Amino acid sequence: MSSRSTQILEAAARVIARRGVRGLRVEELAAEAGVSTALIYYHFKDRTGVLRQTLEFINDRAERYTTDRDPDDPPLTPLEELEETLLLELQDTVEVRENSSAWGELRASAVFDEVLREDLARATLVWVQEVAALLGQVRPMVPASALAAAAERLTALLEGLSMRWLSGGIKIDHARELMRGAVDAELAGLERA
Amino acid sequence: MSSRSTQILEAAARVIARRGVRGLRVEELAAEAGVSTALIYYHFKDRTGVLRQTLEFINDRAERYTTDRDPDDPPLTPLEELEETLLLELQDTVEVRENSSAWGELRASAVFDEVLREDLARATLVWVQEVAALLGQVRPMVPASALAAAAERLTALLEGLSMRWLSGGIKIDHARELMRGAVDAELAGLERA
DNA sequence: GTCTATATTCCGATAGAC
DNA sequence: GTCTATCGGAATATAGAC
Repeated sequence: MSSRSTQILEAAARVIARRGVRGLRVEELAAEAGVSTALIYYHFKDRTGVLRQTLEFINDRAERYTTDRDPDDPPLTPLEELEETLLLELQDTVEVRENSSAWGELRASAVFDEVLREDLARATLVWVQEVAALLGQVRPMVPASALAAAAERLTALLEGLSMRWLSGGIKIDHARELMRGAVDAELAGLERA
Repeated sequence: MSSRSTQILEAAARVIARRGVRGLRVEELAAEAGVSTALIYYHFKDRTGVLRQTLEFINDRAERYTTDRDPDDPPLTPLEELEETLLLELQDTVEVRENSSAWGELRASAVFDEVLREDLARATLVWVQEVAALLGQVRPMVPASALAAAAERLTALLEGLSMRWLSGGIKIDHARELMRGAVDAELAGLERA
């Protein structure tokens, strides 16, 4: 991948965070990247090509910040690791904002666009299973089906809270607090089973 | 409001459910409503005017089906009433689908559009307070702040589950089951406080 | 109030020079 | 590889008759 392409993809991530997937205009992208529109069509086949590669680009970035951990390690308890993982998606940084906006757009677009659904389902499954595994470490004696259900709820809630945060309904600190409360509530629920 | 306007707004709700807010084309709306495009510009100032009034229209409709209850009444327990209220938004009917799609679109659009945020915040607040009140009937001795937090989580989760349902990630019955589980978990959480 | 044109604007995409 | 210039289609919006 040429550095020009990377430059354009970084600009695309910013434009998508500002205007949404469906609000991205090639001309605005060109201005943001400081290049001509023609150059974008030279490096990417068409507007859809830009979108696909940008979503991929953003996804890679998200995996990176999700897994980067511990320069020198104070080992986390399972509960801390679970909360950490969930709360990583609720931070007011440029990167998380861009990724969450793009994820929300992807989810919302998929409602009206069959083509996106498969990618979305796959990514969601991975995410749910990761959370279920972490829950299993906190509550070792709970059946897998109950863990899976709790994980689905926590991740769905995370998406809901992200949207409220991004759409200005709640502040980020409040979102984080609510998320921690949900973990507590779910763990209380699992305990009773 | 003239019956023509109503007819156009009903058509707009259907088109939005099919294509999304940002996918609504005035020409397609005209065809769906069985009128000319010019008539739409006559009744509504412009495309944005159509959108604003349609969102309002959909909001009113949602309140109607949320509050319609009990032809002859077997009185519900507080818990039943709570679950009923939440599960009303997770039904595979044309009306709920249209309203949920439009709501999701409104939420997603608001991320990139300041203008929509105020309406959204107001509607969300009403909704959260309603759920908090119902929770208070199930758990009378719990402080209001804890009830409010639980209500915010349940409604945010509902939005998250709706999106997964509408985007094909989960089936409606599974969504309902998860929602019931969340109510149980939240009540367990409130019990411990 | 409603329709049939049609004007206007916007935007994705390409041609061709350098 | 990159730009300037422009085309062509699609969508919003309006003019004017009925």
